[in-house]
Amino acid sequence: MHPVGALGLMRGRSALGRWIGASVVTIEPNGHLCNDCAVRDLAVCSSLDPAELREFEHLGRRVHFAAGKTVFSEEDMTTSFYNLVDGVLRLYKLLPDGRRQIVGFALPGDFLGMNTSRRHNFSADAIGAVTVCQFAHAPFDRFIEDRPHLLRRINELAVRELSQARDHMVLLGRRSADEKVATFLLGWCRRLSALKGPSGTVPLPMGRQDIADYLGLTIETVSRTFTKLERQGAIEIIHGGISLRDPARVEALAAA
Amino acid sequence: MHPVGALGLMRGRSALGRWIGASVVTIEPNGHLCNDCAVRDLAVCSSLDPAELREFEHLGRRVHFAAGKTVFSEEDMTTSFYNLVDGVLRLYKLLPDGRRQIVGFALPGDFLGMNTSRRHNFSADAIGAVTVCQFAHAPFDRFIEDRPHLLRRINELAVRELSQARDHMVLLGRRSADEKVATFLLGWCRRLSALKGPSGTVPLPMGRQDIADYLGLTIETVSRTFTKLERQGAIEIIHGGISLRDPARVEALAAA
DNA sequence: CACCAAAATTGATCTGGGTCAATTTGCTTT
DNA sequence: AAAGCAAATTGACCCAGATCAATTTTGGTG
Repeated sequence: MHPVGALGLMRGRSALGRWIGASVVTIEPNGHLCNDCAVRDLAVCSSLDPAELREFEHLGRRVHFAAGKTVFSEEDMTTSFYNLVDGVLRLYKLLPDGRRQIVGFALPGDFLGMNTSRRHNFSADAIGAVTVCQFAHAPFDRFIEDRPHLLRRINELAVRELSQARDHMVLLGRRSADEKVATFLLGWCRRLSALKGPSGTVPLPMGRQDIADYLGLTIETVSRTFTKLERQGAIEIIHGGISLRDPARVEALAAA
Repeated sequence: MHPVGALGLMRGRSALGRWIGASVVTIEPNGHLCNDCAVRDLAVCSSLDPAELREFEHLGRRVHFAAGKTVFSEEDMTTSFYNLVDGVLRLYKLLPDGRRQIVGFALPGDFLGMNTSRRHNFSADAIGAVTVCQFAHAPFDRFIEDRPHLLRRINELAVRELSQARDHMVLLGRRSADEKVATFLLGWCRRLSALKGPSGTVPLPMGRQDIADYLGLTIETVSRTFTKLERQGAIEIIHGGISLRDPARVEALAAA
């Protein structure tokens, strides 16, 4: 449960304990350098020069979350920004009766926590183990203040997400189950390729229920569509993911 | 054109006609002052002080579009930003086979044209007569350059839209037809109230097909749901809009 | 006003994907 | 390796909303 000395390693910074609330997380013993960061060139930090980066690295704290843990909840007051460094998050909203819509999956380099309402407007769970770089609002805002290039970078990320959100609306509102699944597989595959280079097999760290809630389908329909695609020779279902056997076929389905 | 309320009214002056692309638009004879602008306090301009505003007003020009005209198209290269001043736009994306998803309706004060790809990623049509304030990219970018507060304002609008986009994903992916329609009516009503004060009757300048394409339904289902709500006494269908007879009932449907 | 075209409504029928109900598969634990 | 359990798959059936097909209503025009 409690991985090695979570609470003991918090140094003098007492506020940090409160940010994290009751979830089981590990804060990395400090000494982290942004220069070595895996997402150095992907994330918001890509807009910072070496001098700025050295200052920036004192603002954030690396925090680990175990599989299934909630990083933040919809109804929480926003106190931090998060930079996903490692792992995958599911971002979702719940209706009062429990229906869930996953609004996206976050991958390393994604920046979370922007909002107008002072509240997160969605929740974020770790799928598998996750590392985030957490920034308290106040110091982060102060840091941005006289660095418009960082603000511009943040805006760029927001606008890109907005565009993705609109694409997803088209998928949810106007596409068939087959098209939804094919589009998801291709999109996920492309994101992973951009991140870790192309590969024949595509890992799917999220479960079928997550995929269903992302596509506005039921778990049964997702499962049936997977097997259908496999029978058609378009994909092969392997353990923990799929392999794109006939990418052209999948693309044809997704495009239609 | 919309008997219930004048959402977009034709400017009296029929000024110099000019061809932009294939559509006929009117550019207002110049001399417009931002100070008198209807959306002065709503739009991006709200972040500018009087001196800046005087400079700003030379950057943009007012352009009128007749009902049904296209302001810009999905596949167009982006050359301008637009500030909607008067009227309503439908923002939509098309699939190759003609299926359409309306990703939003723009109202006065909305800012359009942000993107990462140098292309608009959706199209915008005028519903009824429309006035926009158009800004060429280059001078606008130069103007922003040393005005971070304007950039911050733009970011704020983008983040708000992102939040709305996520709400709409929930609607598209997880709500029933009844809930969709009720949620739409309430949301539209609230936006109009914020803009021109509360009112018993809610004008619906967009057609049933637009509503259907916004909600991921067919026109028949929208029509049937309207009549069902009317029979239940929740709303009254009046010419060019509806009247919220039993707001609590509609809210209950939308919340569920 | 009569006429026409587009938009909206209504009805009858069909179907894609949901629901319900078993299996089956694949871990993990002992 | 057997037991236990959650995730995934598969099958049988059902229904909300789509599709198809008329009307009806509205708006514009000569």
